[in-house]
Amino acid sequence: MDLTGPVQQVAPTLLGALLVHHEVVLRLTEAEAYAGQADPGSHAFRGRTPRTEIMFGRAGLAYVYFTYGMHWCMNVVTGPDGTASAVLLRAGEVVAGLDAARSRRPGAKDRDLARGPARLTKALGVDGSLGGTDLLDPRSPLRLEPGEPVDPALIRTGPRVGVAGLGAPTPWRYWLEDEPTVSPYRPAVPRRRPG
DNA sequence: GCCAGGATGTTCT
DNA sequence: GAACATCCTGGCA
Repeated sequence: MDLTGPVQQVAPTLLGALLVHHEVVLRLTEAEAYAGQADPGSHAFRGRTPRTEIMFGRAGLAYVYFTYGMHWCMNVVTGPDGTASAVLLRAGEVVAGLDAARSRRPGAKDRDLARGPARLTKALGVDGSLGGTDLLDPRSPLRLEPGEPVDPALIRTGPRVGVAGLGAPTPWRYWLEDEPTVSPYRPAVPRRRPG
């Protein structure tokens, strides 16, 4: 698994990959690119701070941050080292460890267990203490592994979710078509009345 | 099904 | 002091 290329090339390759945390295994179905200091939507845009320190590190590290006072979100650092690019893991399908994931998200339907970036970390049991984990180290409790290859025709792209400003023409968000686990918060499906 | 509003605390200005 | 890469609940249809 090579994460050292430009983030927009790496992001779609994460689709179908497996994210493993102890007994829970997730097949990634949705990811979002953040292109380092050049990207106004990226946490790294304003430069290096204690919080974003990890993003400036090596490709393959986990960047985990806390937001809205109650949610954790997880990124994979990518790109040439020092570019501070990362991919936000937005959604996945739980393929192993269902019992553990269900117990962390009581009441959620299976398809909703990891449907959204904060739900994903909760279902996996990931929090800030795992920030900086080397996801490519087979000995890490939290790691990334290759999955079954996905049909490239199923990969869709679109604008980012929840990020204000700049509707740049770059495709930022990647997901697998026909996957019920993809996050529902899509501006690409604007409420619009027929006629 | 859809939409509006509140929770809650870290980070940066 | 404001913003924030979100999610859940409760209202209405």
